[in-house]
Amino acid sequence: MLYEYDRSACAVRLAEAPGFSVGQTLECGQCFRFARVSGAGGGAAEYVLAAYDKVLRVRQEDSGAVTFFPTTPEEFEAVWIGYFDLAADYENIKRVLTEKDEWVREASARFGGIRILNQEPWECLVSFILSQVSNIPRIKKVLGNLTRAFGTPISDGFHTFPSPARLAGAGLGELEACGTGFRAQYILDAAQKVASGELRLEALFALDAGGAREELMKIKGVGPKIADCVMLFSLGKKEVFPADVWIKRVMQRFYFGGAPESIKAIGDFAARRFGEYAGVAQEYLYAYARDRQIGKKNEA
DNA sequence: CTCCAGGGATCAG
DNA sequence: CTGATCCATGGA
Repeated sequence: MLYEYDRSACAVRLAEAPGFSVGQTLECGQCFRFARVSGAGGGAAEYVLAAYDKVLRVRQEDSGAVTFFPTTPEEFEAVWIGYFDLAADYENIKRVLTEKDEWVREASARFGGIRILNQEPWECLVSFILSQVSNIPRIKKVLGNLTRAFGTPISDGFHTFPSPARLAGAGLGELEACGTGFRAQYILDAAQKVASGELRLEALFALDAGGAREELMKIKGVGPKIADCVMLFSLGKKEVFPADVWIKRVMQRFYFGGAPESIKAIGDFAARRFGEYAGVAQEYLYAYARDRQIGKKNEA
């Protein structure tokens, strides 16, 4: 990874970042604790985000150059290269995926700047438990409420993500007061299982996708879709293909002639068709489907 | 007012 | 095993 460090500005700069769009990566619905600071109407885009008990600003110029601050070379290498998946070869991933699939080619032409983040498993798990029958603005709001209530302040109004023990010690009522709704009991069950050591998230890295999914689904409120999101967005398992309502709609449209198919049938189809990088294909297709509102009445 | 939201648990067939 | 219903809540 080739980068420059500006010591006075505490900033790491990538003069070139081909295939990396900060905006697409943060705003494609894989993470929730960030805000756009500027660049809404063109020009350099700047974001501020919280992860790994830190707050980071990321600025991307029109040229594609990216600046990360405040950070150090040591922290950049230890945390942020991994977080943004900067060491992975997305040129190759896209080549493999688009070689024989024209829909992924079209979707990646528009959203090929997305990189699959490597988030902290615990935060990712809670985030996607909250995602069920919800929407992105609301997930962001509730996560903000949870971190304000149970985390500790860092900077810029962000807080650390509360530990499993901290949430396990909260009452159902306290969790519901954050706007979790019926998901409060699910978060509590996850917190108790992780805090007690009954479920060791770090051990899931070493398992294959089938084994990790089985472990994650022991949590009440975690089914195949949420388990797949946790595996893709925090456990580095790019072969999983989280199938939600958007993916169902876009896959039915593109690959099944518009005929209704079960989520399971769609997952099986995607695994065969997209193989080891199915999760990356999923993100391109998901972003594409939402952008065009595929299957909705206001579809573009 | 109704409808819907990055699903999953539960219960019927 | 597959399909219908309910879940708590805010925004459109």
